[in-house]
Amino acid sequence: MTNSRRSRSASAEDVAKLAGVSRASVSRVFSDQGNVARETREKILQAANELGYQVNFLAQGLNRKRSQLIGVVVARLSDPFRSSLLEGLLSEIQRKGYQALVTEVRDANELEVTIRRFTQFRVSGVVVTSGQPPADLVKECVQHNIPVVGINRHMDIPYVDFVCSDNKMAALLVAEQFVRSGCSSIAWLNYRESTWSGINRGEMFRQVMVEQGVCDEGDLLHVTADIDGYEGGRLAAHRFCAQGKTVDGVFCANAQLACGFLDGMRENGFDAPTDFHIIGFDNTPQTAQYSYRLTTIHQDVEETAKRVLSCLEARGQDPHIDQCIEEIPVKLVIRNTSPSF
Amino acid sequence: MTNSRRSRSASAEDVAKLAGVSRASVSRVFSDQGNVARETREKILQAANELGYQVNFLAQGLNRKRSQLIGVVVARLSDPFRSSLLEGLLSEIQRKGYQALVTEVRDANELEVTIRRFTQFRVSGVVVTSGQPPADLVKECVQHNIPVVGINRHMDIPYVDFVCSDNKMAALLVAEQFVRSGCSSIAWLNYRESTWSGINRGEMFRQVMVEQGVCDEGDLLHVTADIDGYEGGRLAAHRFCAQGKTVDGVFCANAQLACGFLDGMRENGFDAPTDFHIIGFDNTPQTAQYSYRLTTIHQDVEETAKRVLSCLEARGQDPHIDQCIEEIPVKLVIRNTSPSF
DNA sequence: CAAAACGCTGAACACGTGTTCATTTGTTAA
DNA sequence: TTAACAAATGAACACGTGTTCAGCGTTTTG
Repeated sequence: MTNSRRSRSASAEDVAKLAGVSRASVSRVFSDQGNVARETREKILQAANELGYQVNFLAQGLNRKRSQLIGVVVARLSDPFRSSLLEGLLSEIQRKGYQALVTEVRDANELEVTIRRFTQFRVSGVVVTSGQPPADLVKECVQHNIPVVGINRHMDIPYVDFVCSDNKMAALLVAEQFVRSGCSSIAWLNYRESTWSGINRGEMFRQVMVEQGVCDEGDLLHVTADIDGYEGGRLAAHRFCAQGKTVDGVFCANAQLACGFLDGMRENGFDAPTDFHIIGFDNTPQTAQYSYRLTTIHQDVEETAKRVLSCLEARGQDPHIDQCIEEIPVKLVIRNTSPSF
Repeated sequence: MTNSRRSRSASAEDVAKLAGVSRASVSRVFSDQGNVARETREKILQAANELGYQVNFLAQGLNRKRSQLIGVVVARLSDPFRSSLLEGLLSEIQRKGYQALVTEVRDANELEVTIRRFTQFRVSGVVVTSGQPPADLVKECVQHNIPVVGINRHMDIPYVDFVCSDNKMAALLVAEQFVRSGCSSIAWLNYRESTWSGINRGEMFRQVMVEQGVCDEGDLLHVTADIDGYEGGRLAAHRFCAQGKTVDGVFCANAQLACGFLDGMRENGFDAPTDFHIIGFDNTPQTAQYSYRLTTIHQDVEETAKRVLSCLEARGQDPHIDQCIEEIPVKLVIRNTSPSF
């Protein structure tokens, strides 16, 4: 098949020579632009096939001043929700014909150099799944016409779009569920140094509880975990029990905390749903398992990813449209820890 | 700071003009190659800083015929071990100054077009964490001097390196642990259509059990799950109990299966370690949690990632060195389901 | 002191594409 | 038959780098 012994890969020049046409026509065929006669197209395609020709994306990007790459900033993939979000983004990015440039970032400082690297690759867009995009850097992106989208966070940065699960809707669903099942003493569990979305979820929940008349102002019990994740939730439960407190219903900022809190309570002799109800955020696989059967708020990762990409493409088209803030509806998945009736 | 009103980003040409030198010297400074006088270097750096100059990686890659990208093929990130492996790879890739081009792949067909895309970006290397690299495509990579490394798999493809956890060592550790705790009736649990590494782990285990005289040839009980993951393990346990079988010790091909099997046995009234012992593969966060406290084989993700990159760089240097196959030592993490004594 | 060596610099080329512009060819309308 | 027009094509330029080569001034060497 490939009978060129050179290890160097074939260029459009080579294809043109073999097909007996000009390089411009080859380019026209592969970039699907401009007119080219049926006959010529076929000759070119056959020559390309014979030589195993593939467009050089670096040269293409250099010329177009834009690569078909999309930069994705992630953090803490050990959190199952994070990794499922990344999975959804990857899937949608590939479906749209882009390639994902993924970087893991630990502190805000790293985020800055990361985004800068993205610009050096002339990415078509940047997706920030965690952390706050530094305002001045974003301005730089806007200047280079690079769209930036943040996930699960709202901020007032001009020309930067945000896609976020509907935390107010989640709060409503949970409040209704608690009321329906007769819970009266209700707590909110969150990590001390929570993310923006964690804090927002708590704020929305407090607000709804007051609106629904379940709690008085400032009456919602806050339980704070000193470390994040499963162990944080577990230790919080232990301290909670040691202080002799009790609750009817607990709403948790994420699934890890919820699982940990439930296990912590179990270690102290309390179980759900017999002794109390508990609802978590992020419908991770673990929450569905036999040991937990946790009632949770489900975030629609696929829809989120879709909206993210449509935002990117819209702003790639016209960089100066108004800031777009999308709220993605959530679902309440009812399992054992806060059952149907 | 940036007083150029053009949205176009500054090029080396602009820097050279501002610093009053030639563009070649600018290139020399930023590629850290060749000699350049201290004084000139400082002038250039200051001008670059003033213009916010950043090297264009597309142009750089085009010229060097190699980008500082590394293609990573992943699959099923919902498996916590997979995502932790990706996390380790990302971390090491960035530490070495590369950028990760991540693609999720579902079937072998996708893998082919994916790797082809990687070559179009002139990546410095390809890491395949899942699936079997198609031989002819790999040949193409070799021809273009693109190193390919596979993880948790061995194959006899010339010029392709493999990094794999030491499954024989894992089998030995588990066998010893079972013997030490007096287990005599032992089973191996795996998914029916398991991955290469799953199959290899089972084969090594069987081999070691015979060598150690624990089982006779063909005597090791195989339990197969019809679906993968947690639910597969759980259903396998139900069927196992329904058939009235019993065991002392169970070794599982991965953590998800192990958790599922344990929960399935519990639903049938059997628990570990009182009624039987169980050991899993992949020391995922979940296995450490209160509800499981699973004894597992721990794979050293960081070390794996390090070896992967050193393989890539070695073969990038000289494409024709012998195939390198690395076995990464594993550890036995002892918890409740197969306790110390 | 002449010659050789060395450090530094700029001009010019190559990398592989997309795109513009002028030119040629083939078709339709007047 | 001619003019007008649309479709197809190739030459040439631009994108932003790395690198080679020759030239220059300065220092070392014999």
